[in-house]
Amino acid sequence: MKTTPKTSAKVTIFEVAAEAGVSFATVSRVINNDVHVKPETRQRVLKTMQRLGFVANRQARSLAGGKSNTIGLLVPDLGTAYIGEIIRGIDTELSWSDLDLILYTTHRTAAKEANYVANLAHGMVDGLLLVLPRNPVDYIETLTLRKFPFVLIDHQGTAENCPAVGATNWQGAYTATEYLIQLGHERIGFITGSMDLGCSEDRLKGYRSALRTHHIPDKPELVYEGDFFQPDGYAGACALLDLENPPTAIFASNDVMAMGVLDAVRNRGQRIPDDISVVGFDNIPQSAMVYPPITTVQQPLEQMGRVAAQMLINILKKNEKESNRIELPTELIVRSSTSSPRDRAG
Amino acid sequence: MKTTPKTSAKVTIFEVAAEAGVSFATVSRVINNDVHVKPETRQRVLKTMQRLGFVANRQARSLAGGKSNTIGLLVPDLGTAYIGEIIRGIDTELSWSDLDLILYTTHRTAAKEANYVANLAHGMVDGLLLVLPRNPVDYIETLTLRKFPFVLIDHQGTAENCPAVGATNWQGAYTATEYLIQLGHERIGFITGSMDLGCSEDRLKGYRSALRTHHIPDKPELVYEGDFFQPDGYAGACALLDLENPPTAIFASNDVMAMGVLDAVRNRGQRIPDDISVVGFDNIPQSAMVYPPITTVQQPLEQMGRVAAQMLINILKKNEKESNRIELPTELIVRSSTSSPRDRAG
DNA sequence: CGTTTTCATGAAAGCGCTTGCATGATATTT
DNA sequence: AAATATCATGCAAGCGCTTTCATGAAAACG
Repeated sequence: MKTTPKTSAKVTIFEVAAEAGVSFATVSRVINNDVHVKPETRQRVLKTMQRLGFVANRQARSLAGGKSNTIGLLVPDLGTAYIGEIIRGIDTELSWSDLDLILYTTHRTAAKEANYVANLAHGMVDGLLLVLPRNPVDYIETLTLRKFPFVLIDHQGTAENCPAVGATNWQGAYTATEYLIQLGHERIGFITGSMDLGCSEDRLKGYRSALRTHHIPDKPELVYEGDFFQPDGYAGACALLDLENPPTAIFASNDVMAMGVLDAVRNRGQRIPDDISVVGFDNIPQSAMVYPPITTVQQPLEQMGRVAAQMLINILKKNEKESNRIELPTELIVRSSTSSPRDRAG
Repeated sequence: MKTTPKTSAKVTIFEVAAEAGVSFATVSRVINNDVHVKPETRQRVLKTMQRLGFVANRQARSLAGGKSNTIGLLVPDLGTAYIGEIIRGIDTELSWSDLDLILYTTHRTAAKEANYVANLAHGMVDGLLLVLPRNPVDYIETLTLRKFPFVLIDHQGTAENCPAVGATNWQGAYTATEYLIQLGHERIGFITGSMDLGCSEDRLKGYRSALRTHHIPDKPELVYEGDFFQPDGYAGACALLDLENPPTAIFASNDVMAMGVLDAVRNRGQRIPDDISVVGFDNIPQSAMVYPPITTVQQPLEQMGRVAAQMLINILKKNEKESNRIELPTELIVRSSTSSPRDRAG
């Protein structure tokens, strides 16, 4: 007679205990891998659990144990591949642990973000992963004060001294700009990201530093303020190309805007890279698939997710604040959207 | 003196009750919008809660109330924009309710999927959203038996009679194929999706039906079995173009594979759409951004997510099984990867 | 004005589990 | 062999909340 593990009703540790002939406390110990259980007892209990199809009630465990075995992930939105890559990294890392992931979308609303953080930190999750936080100052202090574990992802904090993983934005922008300069470009347009984000600032600074290093004047009219969305890339390109002395290259602060630039340039009947070179940032998958494939600065997004998850898990385990900020290297990926400027004499 | 809502330690309903001068049961009633609370009492309690920065402990509520206010989302992976779009829809809909979202990735492992479902259904979540389920037969019966709320997304069930939202795959494939036929194509290659998924079968059938309607023989060598990933699109295109009498158009069962086809065709020095027309399926964002923009069958992914979430919420609310399967319409999006076949005499 | 109904509120019993403490049962020591 | 240390296990007190039932007060009734 085969005993089916039919989970018809709820099986509690009591039933398992009764079946296995031990007290429910022992069952609990087995669940929690407590050392103080005789191996053979453990085996017996485990088998019984299996046979009865027992699944521990997470809520109860959380309530009694004081932790939820769940971490919260707060993302601004889900519209872009950017976030997707990061989530993938986090998910990969989490799959090794027994932590669950609760996903929250702030829809880029600062108020909502702070609110979520407050609620989440209130016992719903054991730790928090904050992607591209909008107004972290509002709550980081509280979080730190309460020693609530969290890791910031892709946030160039205002020198806050808290766990974060980011990328070398400055370096990436510097390298890309320098690359354009070495190709012979001297008028290089720049489309910024959302300027309330630290990474946007860093990229802009990297761009400016490269110009300075190479003694190229930094003309303010060549910098257009965008917000990381495609339409702004389009608008930025139009604005830059409408200048009486337009740039020969445009460096967009992310790939999505770079695609907007591509569109704009094409719509104006100009060719890439012959007339205008274009560089993006992020290296999201489709940047390689558009035409022409975009030269871009790779941000190790998936890796950032992984590292952040690791950091958080470590903090959770050791119950102490981990090393502070980790910066993962960016890398220039040269593809077909860049070339030396055409002889402008023509 | 302003009382700061410092959430220094945990505030329980007891403290709120004491502060507000009521019993903790009343506080609970306020939290749960129980009718039996005098309006003025409710106000007083609400204010106290605010002042103290009270946040209800979800775990405790779940344990006591028997529901988690959380729904589980099971996705095969996070690598593609396909899933991202669906999640966006779900997220949007959920943001109106007070349900949380726990995300699980099965990494396309059937065993893991069944396992997750078993665990989740065990009180961790109130309902389940299953995207592109792999081997649902394994657990759907159990779920149905136990009346556990769930909705399948993009699953062409084996006539299971359960809540699901999908798209008119057959119709979409039929329309796209017919469109190619009307352009003058007679040899149309087809790259299938993962054949263990119902939608793949439906698309294949739609393709075949269109051929039949137009009295075009259905040559088996023109159908290549893929798995929805880009490399298979590439491989499929190579295989089809290597035929001694190659097709003049290739219809890939999703956009990602269509991009593989694009690559393959380009690498062979042929041009799209001049030499080969290419059609995809899904209309993921980047299908419009690659070169050339791909003609594709739009699947309303975001909407599918939204509708599925709505269905689940309804089931949860009414505590009864909702209408069964909902099919959202697909639509042919004509872009630049298709044209009439070149005069083959040349 | 006394009685019945209505209604806001309080008291208390859990929800399923973790964990510190107590208790026998072995194992170790001299 | 007696005394002590070690270990497996049981007991019971919560974790913070929901919810049923009981209760006293106010409202409605004759």
